[in-house]
Amino acid sequence: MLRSCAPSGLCGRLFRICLLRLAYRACLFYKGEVTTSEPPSPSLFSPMPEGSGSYLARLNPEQRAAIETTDGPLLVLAGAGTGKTRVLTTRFAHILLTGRAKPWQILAVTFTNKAAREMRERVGLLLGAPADGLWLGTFHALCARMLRRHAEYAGLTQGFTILDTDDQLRLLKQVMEPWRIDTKRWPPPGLLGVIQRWKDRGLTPARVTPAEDTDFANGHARAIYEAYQARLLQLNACDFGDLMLHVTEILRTQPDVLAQYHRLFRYILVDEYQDTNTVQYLWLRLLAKRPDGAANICCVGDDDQSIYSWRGAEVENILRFEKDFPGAQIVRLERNYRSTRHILGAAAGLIAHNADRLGKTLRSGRDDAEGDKVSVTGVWDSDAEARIVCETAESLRAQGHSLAEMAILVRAGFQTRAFEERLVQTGLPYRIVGGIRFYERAEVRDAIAYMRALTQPADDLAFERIVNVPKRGVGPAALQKLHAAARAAGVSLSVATAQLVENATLKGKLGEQLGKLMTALATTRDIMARDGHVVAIEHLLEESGYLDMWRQDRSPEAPGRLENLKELVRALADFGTLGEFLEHVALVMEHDENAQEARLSIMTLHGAKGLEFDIVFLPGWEEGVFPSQRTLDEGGQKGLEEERRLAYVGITRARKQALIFHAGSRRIYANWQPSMPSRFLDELPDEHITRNDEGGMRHRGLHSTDSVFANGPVIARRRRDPLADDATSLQLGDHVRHARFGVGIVIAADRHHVEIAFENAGTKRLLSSFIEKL
DNA sequence: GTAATAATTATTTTT
DNA sequence: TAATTATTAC
Repeated sequence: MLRSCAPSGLCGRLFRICLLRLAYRACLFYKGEVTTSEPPSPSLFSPMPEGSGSYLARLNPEQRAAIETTDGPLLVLAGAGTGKTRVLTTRFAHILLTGRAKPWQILAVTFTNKAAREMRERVGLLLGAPADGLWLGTFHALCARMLRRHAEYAGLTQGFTILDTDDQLRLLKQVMEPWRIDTKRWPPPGLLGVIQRWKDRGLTPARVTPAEDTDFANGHARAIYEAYQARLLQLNACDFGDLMLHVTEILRTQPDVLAQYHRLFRYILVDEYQDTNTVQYLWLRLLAKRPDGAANICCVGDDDQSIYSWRGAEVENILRFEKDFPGAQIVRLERNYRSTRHILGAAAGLIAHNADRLGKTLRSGRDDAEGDKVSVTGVWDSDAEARIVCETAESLRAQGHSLAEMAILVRAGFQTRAFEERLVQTGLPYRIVGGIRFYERAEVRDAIAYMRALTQPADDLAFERIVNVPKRGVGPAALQKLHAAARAAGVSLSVATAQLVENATLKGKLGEQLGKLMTALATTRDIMARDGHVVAIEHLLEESGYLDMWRQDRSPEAPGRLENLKELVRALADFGTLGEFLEHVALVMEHDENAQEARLSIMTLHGAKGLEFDIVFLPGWEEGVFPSQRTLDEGGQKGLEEERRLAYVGITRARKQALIFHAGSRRIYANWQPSMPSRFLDELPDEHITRNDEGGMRHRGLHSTDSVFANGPVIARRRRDPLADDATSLQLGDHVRHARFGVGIVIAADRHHVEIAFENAGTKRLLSSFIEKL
């Protein structure tokens, strides 16, 4: 994934690698036993007298309170741009520097690897030394670490594999077969979703009540879930949700394990608490609540930025904090140091429309200029929108703003296309953040499957993936045979295949090819023992014929794929062992790109959370797109509020300027659809916004034709001045013309839109400025 | 077992 | 529209 913000790519990377190695060594060192004794590396933290640290200087009183309230439960409600990360990292350092805990006695949890990395770097900076040997990481990374120690309680062994989404789905499809489910009506990805939601809620198959099992796959969902879990154990594998689920289940049922962690962790810090799901909440509560009732847990979050409910996040966790942890203190961080007053005012006015809030008001923490108002621009169609956004970006760059400080934030992926096309034409450097990530590319996954098959003989999924890539004549029929042999002998696919090759049961080309594959795997193991994993993997990819497959491929992508494989082998060298590398791949799924020139970023609003830019473009603020129709249909009022929070997140990403756009019609799939301005626009306080609806249309008018029925929206040339057609000039009963829908009569009108009964296009609600009066 | 053709279906995706 | 996926014919 491309992420621009790491200040020093190489440094951060080396740093992370060091930590990963350390974590891994720690794993081996502890192996199944949680110890509260000193870790191998001596620490250099000596206690300091209370409050004397210079690190506390230049904090505002609320931030200071959030840091110095060390004991007991604490909820820090941190609005956007109020210095949340600073509080979290300083609090971490404070606990260490005042001698309240040793580095390994603090559990610090984040959602993203990026946040974990940033926190580790900043804590290290505050301490003046690299922060090693910490329990600091994402929920999943920490759980993976715990689960490797206690794997046997979950029915796994220490070296279990973590499956990616691809494997999960393939596995589920296999497991579903005996049920003969109608996959048209009950698509496997849907069922996988159901299972994931169960896991999000901490429900093992045994904990799923029959009442919850009625809706999917004719009530077989729970049974399939159970079979799926059983199969995972056979493969010595777990999926992503299992990392949380297994550990939580162990903590629930193994009091001695829980007690070990209670002894270990004196303080718990949690970032982005509003995004926790139920298992994560249970996991935290189990670890935080000691037998004596004490709980030194500090959760930082913002209920107004909860945008992941569709992934199982429960805003209720943060809303309920005081009940969960009696005696909890609450600190509100409301002073924003990021954005101008108008941006804050617009965001505050918008979010005030939400009902379920803990209530927070962002105030400006800076005394500098008011800044520009948030601009709202109505344009003719989605093409015009892309054009104006790109032109604006270009002229802002000419005024001295770096493209690296600008971002286009869209609601959904399909919106990126129009911008991309336009940017290619314009020649502005851009990047799309959150596309296919390096480790998700087919060739990279294939190569990783080779590595998994190498290290994990039980990993049937990896073996299945590579057995016929490159083509070795193993089709469904041959695979069936291998499966049957494996089942009969009670061994894994690769072991069974090796046996069949050995005793020459497989004849002809098939036997020969598979023989070569098994030899390649065997020789690679020898080489790995002798020359290390990098040389070994090079050998494996070569001998298996995988590299040749791409070398012979004449498609235009092939050279790029080979390049990616080269890069993969290069990355391999950053890790001490193949196991470390595979853990990194499974958990981190990130890959550093070399630093490049300043680029304009295009990303989804979800992807922008936690980032900030000088200038933010917010296109597509139209009903149906944003708020998204689907969320509205599925989530009702709650869905609307989440969309509104997303809008709030979008606006508050901007430091200096937020530019909102909406188009009169938008091409969705094949055809043009009329679109109404988003209701969120009406919720922005007038005093903080400027409207400039004419911009795109005047421009467009020059190139348009007379035809009302032309392919694509056009403005009739007859129209002299778009500004003259103000909303106020339209009355009920007026005869009007719309470029796409022809002529009609106004049947309703308010400040911004009118409803028109068209002769040929039915009744539509439209923005009044797109209407021409006859 | 593969290649060509038909059919299907379109959010958000921290790990 | 366009990309992915299932089906069918070879």
